[in-house]
Amino acid sequence: MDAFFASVELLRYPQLQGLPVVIGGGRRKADDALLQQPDGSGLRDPRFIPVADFPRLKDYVGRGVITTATYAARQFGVGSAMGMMKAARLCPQAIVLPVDFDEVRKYSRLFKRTITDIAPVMQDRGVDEVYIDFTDVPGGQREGGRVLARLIQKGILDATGLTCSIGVAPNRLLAKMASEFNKPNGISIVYEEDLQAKIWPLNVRKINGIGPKAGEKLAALGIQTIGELAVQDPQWLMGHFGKSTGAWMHRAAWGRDDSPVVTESEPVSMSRETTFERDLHAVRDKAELSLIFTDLCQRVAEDLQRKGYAGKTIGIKLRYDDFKTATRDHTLPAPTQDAATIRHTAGLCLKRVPLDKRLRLLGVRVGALVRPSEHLLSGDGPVSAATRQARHPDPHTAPLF
DNA sequence: AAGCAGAGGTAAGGTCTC
DNA sequence: CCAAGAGACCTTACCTCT
Repeated sequence: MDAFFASVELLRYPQLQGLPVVIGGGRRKADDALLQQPDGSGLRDPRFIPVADFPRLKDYVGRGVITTATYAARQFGVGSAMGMMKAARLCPQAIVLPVDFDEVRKYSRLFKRTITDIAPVMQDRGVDEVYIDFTDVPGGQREGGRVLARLIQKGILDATGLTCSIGVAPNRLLAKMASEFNKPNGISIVYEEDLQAKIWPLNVRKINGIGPKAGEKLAALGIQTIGELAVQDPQWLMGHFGKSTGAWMHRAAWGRDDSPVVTESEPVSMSRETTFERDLHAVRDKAELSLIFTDLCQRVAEDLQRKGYAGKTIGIKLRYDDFKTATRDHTLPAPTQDAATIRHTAGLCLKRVPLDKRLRLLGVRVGALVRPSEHLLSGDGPVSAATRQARHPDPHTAPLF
């Protein structure tokens, strides 16, 4: 989907069409003030709120990053994952809106259902992206897939008012690269024979799976393009990147990928993490940290219960003020989805980590998930005394913090 | 009795993606 | 000076069991 989070907001506020808009800002809830009548009498129709009333990036204070930028904002060099403060320097006049997850999820479900109605073999790749295997869809081969791609684009536009970009190719690896060629609202077909002409000139970073680190390392080895990667000796690549990654890199450079489009999968872990408004000290801000910690455990437990999972590996994640990260985990004898059990186990993990530096982030994770039979859970059942304590912790007895 | 290989689990850190 | 949140997967190390 093209600039998905921003495009969803533009549906609500069409007067922002064509303007630089960024979505982001971390924990801030939807800005209801925008919807209030200036005189306090009821709500305004979002479609007619004057552009001048929208909050600007230059007025933003906080630690968030940009989630999505409209194409107009991208002209200024603003993009995903950029710090808000940096973005504000590049484009101070950009309008900034918080993420409305419920709305995003609604449109995510809508566009995915539109696709599966046409082509049922679809793999989720997050909220705004999917893989589709339309090998066996009637008409899927016409014009190399262009006809079906157009049909899907039209269907999504009719159902949601949103545009997307589609890449069609013999496998997922090439289709993903193809989808970048004609953004936004484009279609690109890449055939096997196009490898040298269309793929090899690209930077290695365009391969899905080669990120900043591998990109840097390849550059240091004198390899910039996918073509240059393709002519390397696989053994040599394996020497530098490990057996599996090296072999994969070589295959990817040759456009080879036989991974299937997987329509169903089970989650492996669930987590909650939060970056604080300001860096907190384990001793001085103990009470505040303890509340946050307990809340994270509570929220993970709710997520598990709501989705029907339990896990036996409980983990924590800390990020210090110098941005270094530490994780600790502990595996229980039996899976749990109980907030107090998670809180207690995570508390034990916390004792194994240095707490001399200030913290900027704290996270709680539950892994090794299973779909539990109701009666096999440890610490499950009616709300226990321990659960009640996790929900309303006594700061004097809560372990650590 | 000692040593070793392989499997499988746990733990810690890192990389990558949307 | 700036750097979110959630999740998957990989590597390495270490341990236990067979």
